Amino acid sequence: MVGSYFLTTAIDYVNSAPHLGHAYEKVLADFFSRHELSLERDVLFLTGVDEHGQKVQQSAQREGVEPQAFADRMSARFREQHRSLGVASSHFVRTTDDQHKKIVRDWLQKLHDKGEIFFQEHEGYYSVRQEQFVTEKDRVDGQWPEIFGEVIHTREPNYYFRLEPYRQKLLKHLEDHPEWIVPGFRRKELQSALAEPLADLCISRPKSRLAWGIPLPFNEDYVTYVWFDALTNYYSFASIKGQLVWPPDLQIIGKDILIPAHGVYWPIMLFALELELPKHLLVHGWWTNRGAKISKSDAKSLIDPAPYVETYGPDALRYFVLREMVLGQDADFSDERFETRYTGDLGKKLGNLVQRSLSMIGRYRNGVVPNYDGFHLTAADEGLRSDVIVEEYRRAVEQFAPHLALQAVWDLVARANEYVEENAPWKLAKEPEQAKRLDVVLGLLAETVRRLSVLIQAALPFTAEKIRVQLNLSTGPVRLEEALYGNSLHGHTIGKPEVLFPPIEKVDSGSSPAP
RNA sequence: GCCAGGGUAGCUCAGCGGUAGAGCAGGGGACUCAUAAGCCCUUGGUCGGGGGUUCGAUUCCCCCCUCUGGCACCA
Repeated sequence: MVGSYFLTTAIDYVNSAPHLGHAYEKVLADFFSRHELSLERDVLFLTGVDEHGQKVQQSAQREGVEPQAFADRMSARFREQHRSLGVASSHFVRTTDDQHKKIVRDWLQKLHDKGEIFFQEHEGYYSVRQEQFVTEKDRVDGQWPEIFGEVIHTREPNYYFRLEPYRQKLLKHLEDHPEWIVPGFRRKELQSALAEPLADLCISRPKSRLAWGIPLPFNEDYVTYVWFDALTNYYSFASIKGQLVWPPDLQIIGKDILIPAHGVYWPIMLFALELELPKHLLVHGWWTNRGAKISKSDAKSLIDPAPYVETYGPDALRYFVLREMVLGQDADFSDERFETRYTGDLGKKLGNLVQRSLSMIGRYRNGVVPNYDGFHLTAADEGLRSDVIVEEYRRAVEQFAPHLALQAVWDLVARANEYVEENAPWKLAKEPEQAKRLDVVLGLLAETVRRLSVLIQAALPFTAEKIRVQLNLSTGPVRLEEALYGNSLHGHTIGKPEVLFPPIEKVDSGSSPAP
């Protein structure tokens, strides 16, 4: 193994069902994870769910079940989404895991001992209906909005975590590590969020108000609230074969949780604990539904990827989200765009190339890849076997640009399809004196298909496997190095070609038109 | 209000000082190995508006309009 690579995704809150946004983030992480595996790194890939908190407690109550039972059921749904998409994490994190609870309590105790956490009485307005404190800012025209119900003036002592002492250090870190936040423009947003002094962060709730949480080690009448419960997960399971791995190389989050959670609270928690900060925080954008915003509260705007996976297969969805979204920016999801990618890029370009190449080898050479060692190669031959594409692919991935990486791969697909036309093997096959030429053409095509199976494995793992089966090659993960041109297939007998992306009539749409 | 990023072909976007590019969609063609696929050719834009710098601006500067984020403020 060539070193290790540790990456995480945000953990998803089990109060609502998994949707496209969740799926995208996990696919993205899985893509990077598989890429690192292909570089022979020891990969630790963490993803999972956030199970504590008020909303889960309320939802469970509403259904008359225990919070744990509710969390179990919802966690299973997220797990199922990962499975259906081929998201192969090293560990599925659950915040109700004892190992996690122990770490959370250790951290809290440590920070309490250091004086970073203190006890203070808070006086303010409290919404009974929302079960939370509200501020003057929440008022609309001097009145408390209806959603808060009755608002009372009350006082409640709680535990607070000091942020301000580390603000300058964090600013300095931002300055010294321009690569920390990806893409770069998010960095400036964080910088401006750190321009003003930071208020202490309330990290507890009395058990009387919130029972579904992890009790504070220094006061069992309280549970910790949100941040120490959720963010800590990245550390709780950070080990490979029993060895602590720290810090993460890559943490993938959505743009909604950069400020303040992962850009302020999280690094300051790590500073206070004297732990290193993650090397990269990758901040992705959001999907829109046919141009309309997707909002958690509007069920109609949510896109469930399941029907698409069901109809088109997991790789189709993986390809779409990775190819269509410029990392960091928002992108639009619609049936039309999805079908265009599926039918065009996957079916007609890649699928057809594999099909026609293998079928011609079967038809003209009895399924045996010709050996063309020492034969004359044309400029077009040289172009097709070039390794430049592998370098382009790798560079794009390193720059966190999966869409460019895939574009590079599809450039090779296009070049191969052109190559078939230019050389018209069906014509060569009719002329016995062209046998050597046909050997070169078919041999190169077989080699190209083989190389493509390697280049797509991080993005389209299922398809990569299928192609390797059709080539009658070993299955399972392959080193990226194998994407370089070689002659490993000379004399090799391939299997039967099968359609990779069959035409689909119609999908039962999960994305509803914008109103 | 402040900060950042956009506004380029019907759609999604690239280009960012030298008289406009890609993919998809639209039109035409030759071929037949292949998923009626693929390949070749092609229609299409006063590059948000105005002003300036320059021999020359989509590309640099200023102003305005508009969209998207982030932050702040008021209620």
